[in-house]
Amino acid sequence: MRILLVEDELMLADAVRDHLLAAGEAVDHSDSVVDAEIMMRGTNYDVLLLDLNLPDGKGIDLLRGLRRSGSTTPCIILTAQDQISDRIEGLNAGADDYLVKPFDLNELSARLAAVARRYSGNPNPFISLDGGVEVDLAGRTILIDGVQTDLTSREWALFDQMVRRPGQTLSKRQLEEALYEFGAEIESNTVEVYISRLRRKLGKDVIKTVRGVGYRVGA
Amino acid sequence: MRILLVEDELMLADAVRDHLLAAGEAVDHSDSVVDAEIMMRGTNYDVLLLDLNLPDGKGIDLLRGLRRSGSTTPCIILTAQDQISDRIEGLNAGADDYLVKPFDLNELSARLAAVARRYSGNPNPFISLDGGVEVDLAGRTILIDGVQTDLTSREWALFDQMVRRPGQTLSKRQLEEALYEFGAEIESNTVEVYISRLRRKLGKDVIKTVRGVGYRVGA
DNA sequence: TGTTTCCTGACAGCTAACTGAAAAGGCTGC
DNA sequence: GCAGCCTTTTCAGTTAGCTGTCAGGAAACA
Repeated sequence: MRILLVEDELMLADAVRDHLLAAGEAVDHSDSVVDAEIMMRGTNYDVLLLDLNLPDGKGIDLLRGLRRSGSTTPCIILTAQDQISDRIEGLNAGADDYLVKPFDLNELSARLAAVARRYSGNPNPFISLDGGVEVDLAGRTILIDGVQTDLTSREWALFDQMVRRPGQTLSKRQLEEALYEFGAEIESNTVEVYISRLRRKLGKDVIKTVRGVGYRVGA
Repeated sequence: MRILLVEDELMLADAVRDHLLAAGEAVDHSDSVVDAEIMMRGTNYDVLLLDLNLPDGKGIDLLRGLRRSGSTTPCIILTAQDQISDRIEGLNAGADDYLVKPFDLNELSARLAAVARRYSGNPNPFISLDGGVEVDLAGRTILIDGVQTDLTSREWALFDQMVRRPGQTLSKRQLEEALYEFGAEIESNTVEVYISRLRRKLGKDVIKTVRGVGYRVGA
């Protein structure tokens, strides 16, 4: 799942990002409304994690603008203990849930999962790939010839990126960023190893190698 | 069974929750319409226990909104002795039953069971799992190779959650919420211990571990 | 052919998960 | 109130599975 975290407290933001990355999610972080708007223009996020108290503008305006423009991207707002009015304002502005700081990171995961589950109510949550492989992105489930198969969190993080961009070749660099945080160095062949592991689970033909460029799923 | 109790009289709410928890139900409590709406967004409840006189908004509007959005979640309303009009209004708004305060807790259990039975209207109450395990959710009975086996209330609370969502992986956090109240902290490995006990009773393969995520029954 | 790129088996370190046992809490019958 | 029994919770030692790294080999390409 691709998550945009908008939060100006860097300590908190790092903790959240690390936790979600470890759980196999793809997290981008912005510490201001302006940057968040730019990032949302370039990427379709699955969930927005929004602090309501940001330095350069009220987070709530970001949410309002989003809803006004017709977006239904799920949004969980983060508020301080004593700001109950914010919370209600946020929900009225179109937030889906809220968390009161300080919050437990597992609690966050649970809420994210709940939000994702709710929104997975789209008509066709399963994406069909070659080789009898079906993928439910929101439910994090893979069926191979109808049999449910589990991926580890890293395997999923990688596969998720590719399935969301069918037919598009992703570089090892891009895939590495799904595994680790933005800007990490490639030091080993981790991606190759995970591609290999995924192929063992999913079958040889689901992931294609584009030599010298990267990997591709579908099309 | 997962029950949402919406009640602002805290003494009463505690008594009801304790009674139902002791009976192995999973109870979340909200004392306002706003919070109830949020909780319902995140969780699929099996029954709604709704006080009609709430501070921040009429409970009946919650129910109306629910029915308008197509939900068929069973709802039992709680009303004071003298508010007969409320009762009628409630039933018209889509409530399934009502209880007049003060009510007997066993009476409550009976009504809950009746409502649940009505809604679990599938002809064959037994759900078959792998390993010769059959489960009757309404009757709270488990047959292993045809032999009846008993679960303690906590064991049941946990197992019930999983059986109701076959094929879906539930996080420890979610399962913890089946055992305790909404928002409780994970302090120990209680869930792991109960999973271990359930496996001893039901066999190794009924409950699958999805490492780093949670547990799953079936599919 | 030689060179580059990619694949994959093996393995050590680490962390999540499992489980036996004991302590704590609760209920029942006397 | 007390004894005995069962359930619940906690703790700690062990086990199992995931991750990241490397190295040797295969495949692609020139």
